[in-house]
Amino acid sequence: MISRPTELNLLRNQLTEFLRSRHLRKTPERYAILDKAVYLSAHFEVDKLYNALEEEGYHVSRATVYNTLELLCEAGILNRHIFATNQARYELARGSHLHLICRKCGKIREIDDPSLTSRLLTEEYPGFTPEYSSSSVYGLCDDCASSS
Amino acid sequence: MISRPTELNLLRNQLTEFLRSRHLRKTPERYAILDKAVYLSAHFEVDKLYNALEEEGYHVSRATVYNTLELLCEAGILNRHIFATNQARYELARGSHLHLICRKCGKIREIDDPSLTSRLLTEEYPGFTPEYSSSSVYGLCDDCASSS
DNA sequence: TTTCTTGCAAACGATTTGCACTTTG
DNA sequence: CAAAGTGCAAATCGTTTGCAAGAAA
Repeated sequence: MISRPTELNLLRNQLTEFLRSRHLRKTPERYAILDKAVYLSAHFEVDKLYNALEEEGYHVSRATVYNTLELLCEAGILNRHIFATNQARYELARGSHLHLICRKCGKIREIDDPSLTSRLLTEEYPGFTPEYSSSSVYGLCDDCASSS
Repeated sequence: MISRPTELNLLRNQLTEFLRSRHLRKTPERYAILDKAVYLSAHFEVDKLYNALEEEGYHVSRATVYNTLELLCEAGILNRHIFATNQARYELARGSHLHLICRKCGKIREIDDPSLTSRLLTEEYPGFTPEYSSSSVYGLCDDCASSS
């Protein structure tokens, strides 16, 4: 089990290394957004991260948030997904989740399933280099099932 | 192997049954959209279906297309997915695809994998009733891998 | 000082919504 | 006829873009 502060440091270093390798700049905004992404962990939408930063009095423009999240994907730190809603969600790249998505209310529950992930990523796909995977099971949560 | 005309008839009947059970109306638009969805089969976006109808001189408003596609999902005939782009895609419900998605150019390749689908759907999920599933492997297609 | 980043606001694009007009049952 | 469905255009909302001003290197 990796403790949170150490994990954050690892990811900061990963970002630093990535920025160096691409000759990109180490701006405070990029580290602030990384920190908050780790803090939110699990899944989060862009606005959730944006608002979390605002609440603690740290202002960054939405454009920067969008740019930086894309950068963190490039760096292999985050993965980007879109589920039922038209809203991107990000998660830390090492997560191996299966998503249970209610097609009525859009609620998403995450389930850890490393064996599924490894099955998907160790397969050979001619002409395609896999990086990460995502599985979703759509259906009805109990709340929505009973109210319909 | 089910021949196409028969399959279409089965789905038309399924729609008719669904409409009857909910006391909804059997409009020509609904059947036209179903026909075109079956014809496009595999994955298609809303605009692809809309344009296909326009091209053959059959005009329906976009609103109706959106409404009807949602209806067809309710009827269990189509499934709705959103992948990398912010654009919904629909596929016939019986498909059991694994999607290889290039995170650079967004191209999607489909692979049949019934065993994966059945593994996901036969599992027990407390508090959740599964209906259909979708798995995606993100990475780089050869074109994008070589140009970066 | 050069070039990359940021912030802001305007632009975009897919989807949704409101409402008058049609059509089905 | 009454209720449901359609078409159209305007409204939404997440995301992207253009550009001037600010800050890494």
